[in-house]
Amino acid sequence: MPEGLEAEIWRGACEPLIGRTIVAADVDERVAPFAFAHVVVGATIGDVRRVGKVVLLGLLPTGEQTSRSIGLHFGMTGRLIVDGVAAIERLSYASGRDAAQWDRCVLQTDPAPAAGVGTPALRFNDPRRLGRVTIDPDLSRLGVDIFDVTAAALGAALGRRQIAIKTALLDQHVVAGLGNLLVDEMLWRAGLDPHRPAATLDQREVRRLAEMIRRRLPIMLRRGGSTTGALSPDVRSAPHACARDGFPLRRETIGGRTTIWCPGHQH
DNA sequence: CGGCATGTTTCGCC
DNA sequence: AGGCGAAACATGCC
Repeated sequence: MPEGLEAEIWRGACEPLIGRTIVAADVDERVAPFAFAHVVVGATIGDVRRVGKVVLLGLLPTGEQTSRSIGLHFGMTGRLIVDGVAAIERLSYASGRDAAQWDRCVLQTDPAPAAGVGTPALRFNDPRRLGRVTIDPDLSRLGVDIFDVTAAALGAALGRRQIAIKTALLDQHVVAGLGNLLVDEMLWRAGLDPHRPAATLDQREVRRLAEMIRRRLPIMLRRGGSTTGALSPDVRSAPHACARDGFPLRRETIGGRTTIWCPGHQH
């Protein structure tokens, strides 16, 4: 479920962790680097940031060690439970149980959560285990962040690429934080056919797309994330008419991902 | 049971 | 060399 909006919600949920010291880390070694626990235990969380779909817990420098950060990459099904509370419940695999067997990284802190010493400060829960917990993730090649998109940045990033605009927008080196749902939503809002080669968008269309991203993201963030658009999971999973013009929505695969779009107004 | 999934990386073919 | 699509990863849900 995690796209940039979910990461942003979880970033906010992690803010109470600032100033706490990690006293224990129980990690599934299949999703974390060697010696992860060794690196983070004893460190104090200094700040919490987000870049694209990644949540970053900044660690204050200790003694000989330079400052480091924990990167949380959620994959398809990762999610966070902070101080015993899941900031987002409206997720797949969240129906009913959030099984402890799917916990891939559990952090205990000092001070402990108000909920009690037995409650982990952070649980990285991921059934499919496509997510990753990293140390000092390389973010240097990511594109402009979703909340910083401008027409100029978007135009430059799309460049002369001939790949479908749908595929280009999913590339994190172009825009960091857009996922499959958000891309379909923004193309629907901007009235752009997802098959269009990226380079064929003229300036006016790039401006319109950037404007939709800039305007809709804060609204969807307030409403609860990537699932709150006109092309909600409910709309995506069964045949629906376009909410804008009544045209039957089309469902097809573009760039390997299921794409929902309206042939009536997306050109 | 078959198909599908809000993501990223890798492989192989132009 | 670089771009691109398919496959792989891993597991649960409908």
